[in-house]
Amino acid sequence: MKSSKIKEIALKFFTIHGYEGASLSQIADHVGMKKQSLYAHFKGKDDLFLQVLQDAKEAEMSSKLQYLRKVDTDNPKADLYGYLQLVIDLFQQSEQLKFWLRMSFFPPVHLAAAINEEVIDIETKIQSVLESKFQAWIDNKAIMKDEALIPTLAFLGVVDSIMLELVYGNDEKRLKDKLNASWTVFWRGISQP
Amino acid sequence: MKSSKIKEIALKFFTIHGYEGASLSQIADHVGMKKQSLYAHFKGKDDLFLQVLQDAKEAEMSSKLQYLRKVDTDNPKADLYGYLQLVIDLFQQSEQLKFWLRMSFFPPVHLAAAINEEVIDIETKIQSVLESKFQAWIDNKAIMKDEALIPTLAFLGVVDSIMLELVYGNDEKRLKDKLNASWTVFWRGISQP
DNA sequence: CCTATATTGACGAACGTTCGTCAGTTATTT
DNA sequence: AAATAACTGACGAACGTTCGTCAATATAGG
Repeated sequence: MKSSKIKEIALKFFTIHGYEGASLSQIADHVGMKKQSLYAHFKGKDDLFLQVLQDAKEAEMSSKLQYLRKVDTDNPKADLYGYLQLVIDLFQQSEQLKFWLRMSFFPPVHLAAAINEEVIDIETKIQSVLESKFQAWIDNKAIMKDEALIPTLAFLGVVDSIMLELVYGNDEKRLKDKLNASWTVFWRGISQP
Repeated sequence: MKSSKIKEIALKFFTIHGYEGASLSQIADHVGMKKQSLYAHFKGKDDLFLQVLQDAKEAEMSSKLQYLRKVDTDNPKADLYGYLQLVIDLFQQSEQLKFWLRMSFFPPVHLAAAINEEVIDIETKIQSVLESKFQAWIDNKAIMKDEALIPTLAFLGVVDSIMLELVYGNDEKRLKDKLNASWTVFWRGISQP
């Protein structure tokens, strides 16, 4: 399918240059066609962008939810660390997560409302699943007794900080160090003494 | 000084729309002049941008270093939490930190090298000062014994996650919750048991 | 099976608009 | 009078978008 190829290239350009900085002629060039031909597949720049956004959202959400579905109530340490690894893998094997991160925090103004809706949607879903997992671990005495919201939000904070490090990107060692540091302190902070 | 006014407006537009999305005519409009008149104060768009960047860098660095200079070896809990509060205050009382964050992670490509140099500079300076503080707290047995790099990077991770929450912006309660959660777990993870 | 008819995808050309920039001129200030 | 800062006017280049057209493919009826 040709429109998949277009979206793939467009994803790269939107990620690197932002919405305003990505031009249809550049995208078309890399696809191997003229910018006018893009209009046979998409109504316009906004339409292309929003479809790329939808794809990225669905990819991220399904990956994360699929992982969380396999998480049981016994191994919080391995499962949480595995989630961080999943995020790192997703980031490095596709541009979709970086695109998603950029657009959720620095959206093009005229599409901010539509984007925000999707961000809220994915965020509440992930948080709610995660919070119930933490509650189960707490009930199971696998981690320290606490309000489930506390470790949930703290963990999401760790995820965010790791993603920022991934965006920054050009220092593999620093990523390992930061992951190790954040994870060590986080786990100490929620595990049974 | 009129060029300060221009930079102030430009900061807002660069922050909201990014480098490519911010136009000189819009900036000039809000200043109250024609875009061509901007050239009496700046060589061009790049020059304006880089001066705004310099100002933002110096403001952030001096604020943070000034705060850290007053930190002694006795009260890690209050001083670290105060640092997080400082970041929040900086974010809310000026756009410079948000601008800085956007440009360090999603720079305009043709200025990425120059921006990255500044980012590296400020980051290594802050980290080095912070690490020596953590070392002093460890020596002083004010926090758990550990390699100083671990709590340092973990703390910088907390700072990053709080800043992301600030960028996201439109939920004061969520900010308080996330700050509380991240801080609680972080402090548990580095304090003496 | 063959022909007529839609449908699709890509194209060159052009649209109006905006972009950043430069040159020359007027106005303001010291 | 000299200098600084704002103005007007114009520039080529690029932007997203629309148009009419042409080739290739898929669909239809006799």
